[in-house]
Amino acid sequence: MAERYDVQEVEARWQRRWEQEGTYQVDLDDPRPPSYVLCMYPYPSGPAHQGHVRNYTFGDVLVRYRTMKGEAVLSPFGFDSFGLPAENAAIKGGMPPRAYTEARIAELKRSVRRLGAVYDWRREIRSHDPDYILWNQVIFLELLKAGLAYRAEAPVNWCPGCHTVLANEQVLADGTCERSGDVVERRNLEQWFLRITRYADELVDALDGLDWPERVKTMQRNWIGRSLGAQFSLPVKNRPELSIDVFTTRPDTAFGMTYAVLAPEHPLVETLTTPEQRAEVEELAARASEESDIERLSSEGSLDKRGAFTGSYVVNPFNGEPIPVYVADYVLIGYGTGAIMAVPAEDQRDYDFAALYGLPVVRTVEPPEGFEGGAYSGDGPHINSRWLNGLDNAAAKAKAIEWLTAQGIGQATVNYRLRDWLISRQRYWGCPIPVVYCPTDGIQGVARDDLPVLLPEDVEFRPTGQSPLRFHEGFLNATCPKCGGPAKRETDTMDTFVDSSWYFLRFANPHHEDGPIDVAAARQYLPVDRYIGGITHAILHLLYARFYTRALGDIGLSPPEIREPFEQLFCQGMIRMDGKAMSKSRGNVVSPDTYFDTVGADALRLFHLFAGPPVEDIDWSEQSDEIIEGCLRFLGRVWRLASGDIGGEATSSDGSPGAGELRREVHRTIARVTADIERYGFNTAVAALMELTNTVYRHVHAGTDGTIVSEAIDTLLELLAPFAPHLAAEAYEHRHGIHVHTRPWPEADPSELAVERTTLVVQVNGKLRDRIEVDAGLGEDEVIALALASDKVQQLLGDVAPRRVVARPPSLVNIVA
RNA sequence: GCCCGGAUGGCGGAAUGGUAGACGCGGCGGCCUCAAAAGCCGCUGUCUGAAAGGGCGUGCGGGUUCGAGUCCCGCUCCGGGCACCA
Repeated sequence: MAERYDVQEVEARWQRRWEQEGTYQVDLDDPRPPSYVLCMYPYPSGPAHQGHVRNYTFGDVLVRYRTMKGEAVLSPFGFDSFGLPAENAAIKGGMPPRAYTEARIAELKRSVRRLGAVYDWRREIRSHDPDYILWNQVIFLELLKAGLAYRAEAPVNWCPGCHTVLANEQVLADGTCERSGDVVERRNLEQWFLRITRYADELVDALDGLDWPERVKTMQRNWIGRSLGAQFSLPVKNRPELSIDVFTTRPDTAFGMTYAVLAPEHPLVETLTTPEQRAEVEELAARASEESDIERLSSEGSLDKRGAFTGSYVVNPFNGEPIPVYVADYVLIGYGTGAIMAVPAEDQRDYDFAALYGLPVVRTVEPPEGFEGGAYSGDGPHINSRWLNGLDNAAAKAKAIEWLTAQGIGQATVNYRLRDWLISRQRYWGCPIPVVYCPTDGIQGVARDDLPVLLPEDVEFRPTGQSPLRFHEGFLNATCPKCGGPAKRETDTMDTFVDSSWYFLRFANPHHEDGPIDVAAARQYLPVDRYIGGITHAILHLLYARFYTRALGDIGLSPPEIREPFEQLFCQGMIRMDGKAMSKSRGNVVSPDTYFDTVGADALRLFHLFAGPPVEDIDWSEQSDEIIEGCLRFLGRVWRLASGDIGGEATSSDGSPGAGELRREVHRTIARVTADIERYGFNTAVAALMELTNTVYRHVHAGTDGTIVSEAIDTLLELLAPFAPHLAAEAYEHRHGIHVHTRPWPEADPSELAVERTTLVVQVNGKLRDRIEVDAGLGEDEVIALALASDKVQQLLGDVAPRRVVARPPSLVNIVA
């Protein structure tokens, strides 16, 4: 059997077998306990890159491990196949989007198969398939019925590069498009929104219970940005019919309010600006509207010329004092009420503004002794605040809100940074929004029988960037489902994040015909036990999916008790090269296919598993190829062991001294590898397997009992099966004619884990001075006696009696002299 | 500015408060071979020493402890997130 290992032949053969034998197919009547391991479904951009390989290798280890553990592991795969690149390719004169996308899917699928990652391909989902479009549209119409989808005019983000509007989540902090890098413009447009804000509280509260990386949870918390405060009105002086509503998180500081500020876009600006101030205010408003978000949001630069007095005054209801009303661009129309009470003493922005415009500063919270600087936003006793004096921040806040409520001028209010999710995209290659506009009946959802609304294929892509749907007569002209008269079809398509917000629910039964989600199947497999993907989706996809899961449950399309889609989330580190992310545009990709053709999938998998902790980023360097060679060398060592190529002269029999030691090492490795897999410690799991391999080699050379060696090799192959599945399967089949991936996961025998002999470390004053091989069962007195008797200790101590001896039997004694 | 994460040999990295550097890469040496490759075996933190041994050593400075890479306080540097959100 000591034959050469033909990587290409063996890997291809096992990949076929796993699929043909349905090793990783699960069904609804599967008697094994269900579990669900999922990697984020990819946008198909061609053959897999190293990031995919890393992702799918991690997922595959878990799928194979849990299968050997006896679970029915749902392991589906799909493609997030709508999206801009396909359409851009068409505009550049390439293939039509469908053909282009399907060609990319075929390429990606091929490399995923060559990686040896196993999926139940019967469940494949592609978001551009008519079936998926149908259910996407059904869901949309149900959301519309439930009031969770609506159309409204709002200031939106327009990306000139992508020729479409974007969700807030798709605009980076510097005001550029996350996809194209263009500076995003603000436009007032009528668009479709999903009411994610209705779930804001639940989305933020439920984060606490999730087994997710803390930083992802923090990012979501920040994004939702819940703040608790109060809203109340400031009556305009001498104009009893007018008042300004303001939102504040610090109603306790209201006695220090020395002016009020309106956002330049605030509707009352026009009314409140006096003729003398008009020119100045209008100039400011004009400049603010022209400025990009980058400039507008920048905290850099002076506040000079960024504010203007309206000429009007409002009355501070707390003390009856009149205060001036300003307009300033640092107040945003989209947050709170678009107007604020300004308290310079306790808010740094207000302080800076006040300093510039010569406005008074009245402290209402006593700063601590020696406090220097402008605004003090910390806690402290209230001053200059009449009936709030002496109270701390929290008590004063509660009392202020109570007073506002009693006066009937305000109440406690919660504000969120989170906005509703804008899903309209002015692009072709996406799921059509299934509504028509009727001159008599207005917005009408397309009738169920007319779904799905599919994309016409006889379209012309224009370099203007305008969606071809807008010029396609056959698509545009529809009939109103209510009156039967002519109507115009919606030409916008959905954000592709809509597609990815529920695919994991569909996977439970992707062929279900009575609705988007098979409720019973979803109950069986969801939530996803292990969700694996990149940190890049920390907000976008992962927040939308949490929202959708809840919304679908609440409108009766999915099990309402499933609130969270992903019980545990694991975010793998990125692969970098020269400090930058590997990407096609940077031209620094190292194609996995090259490795499949040479060293094989197992060696590349091992590299990704072994190179470092899965959460950390890894650098692809010159050393990477050498490490891959090392992984290949390790696989060769295992293969030669398993095929009986080395040693072989099993000299001693059962009683050989090495046998017990080897067996203990095997069980120790079982325990280590199992624990490491559970905590995503794949790098140390592989290291443990390498150690065991080295140990077995030593025992073979030492002539340890062949039966024990053989057992050790079998266990080694079983433990290796999730990591290097092809080689493990091939070797195991050669030895036993059994498919290793159908074997139960080995269990560590606790009695084998108990060691008999151990090394007693002897320290003097905390420094290592001697090591003594001892019986592991020794007690405190015995190890101390041994330690004190040590020659080295005797020499060091001389005549001095130890002042203290600390013993941790059986492994350590520290003598304090 | 605020909030996280990190810093360990030539390199990637291991280490429930208890032998720092597992495992691997690279390097050095040996065996095998006509030779090479492959393979197998061994050495490899640093200084000192012929050796035995000893000194030093986990970004920097303090502290807690019998004992600190690990815990606490104060810094430096790197990476990431948030940042006019009232």
